[in-house]
Amino acid sequence: MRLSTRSRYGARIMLRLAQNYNKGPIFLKEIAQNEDISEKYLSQLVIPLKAHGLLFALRGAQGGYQLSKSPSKITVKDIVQALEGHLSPVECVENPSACSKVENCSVRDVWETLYEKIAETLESVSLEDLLESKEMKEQLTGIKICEK
Amino acid sequence: MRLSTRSRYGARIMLRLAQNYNKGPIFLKEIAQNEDISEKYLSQLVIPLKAHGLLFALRGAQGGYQLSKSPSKITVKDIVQALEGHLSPVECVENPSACSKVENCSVRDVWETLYEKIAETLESVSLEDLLESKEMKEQLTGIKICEK
DNA sequence: TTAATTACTACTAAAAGGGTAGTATTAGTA
DNA sequence: TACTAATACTACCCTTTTAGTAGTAATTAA
Repeated sequence: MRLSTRSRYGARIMLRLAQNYNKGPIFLKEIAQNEDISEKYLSQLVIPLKAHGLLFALRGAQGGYQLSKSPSKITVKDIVQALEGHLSPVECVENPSACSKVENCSVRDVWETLYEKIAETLESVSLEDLLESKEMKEQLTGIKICEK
Repeated sequence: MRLSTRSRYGARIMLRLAQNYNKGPIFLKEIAQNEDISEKYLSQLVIPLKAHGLLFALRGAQGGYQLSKSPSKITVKDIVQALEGHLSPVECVENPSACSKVENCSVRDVWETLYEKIAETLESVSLEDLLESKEMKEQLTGIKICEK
């Protein structure tokens, strides 16, 4: 039940783009340096995010990436779904024909509930929320420094 | 974010044992045949379940496995935790020292909430609950047959 | 025209997933 | 005491996934 680095890195890419929403594109190189992740690897993660309409690219020199909608309209669920390919803990939840015992499988009911909770939880957090919480944390750190 | 077959099969083993609670041990062979899973594979899953005190074995001829506590006291969380080794979607949630950025990482907060929801959901379902739901389903199927 | 950027394709090493196989140990029973 | 049916333990193995690396092509601002 571990998320891959794809979702984790993806969330960090998106949060960085959210910080720059309406302020022009950002180079992947910059994000890679800031977040200390390989630029080549990030360039692969960006593809499904683009395919899902979460961001768009400007090619060529002075290009970069930008969110394609407001941070308030993009949730962590969108990001994870784009990068993991699915959200459900077992296949038969999203695709009942994957198992012939689906009809009277009580265990499956648990997995289905779990899926709903996961989806609900991730959908309840938008990039805007993350941004606010990030700014709060940074402010707190700032105060600490001043107190010294 | 997929559960491995270990948890899924494990839940089915445990549910079968719950059905026979206080009625003596069951052979793994029987469970394997009933659930259509390799007996050799199941024999590996049983080890962590035993290590976590969820069941115990009787060795030798006429041996088998039994739950070591009442079905009402064993939850799906216990089973998944025993078989997956962990419940958290990212390592830094259970083990903060895994990442140096833990302090002011807003993304991590989402993973932490997710972890709590997953734990809460799986803990809310006991083997007894599963048993009841299974019996309900079987009764419904029975009625359908009678109606024909 | 050049330099900086994204886009695309191929490859790879390591780990995890999902088992199989064989032997050792234990214990009920004839 | 054998025999047999069960669990216990150890080792191995194939396939898929993960987490990248590498190189080249296409695009475009300056």
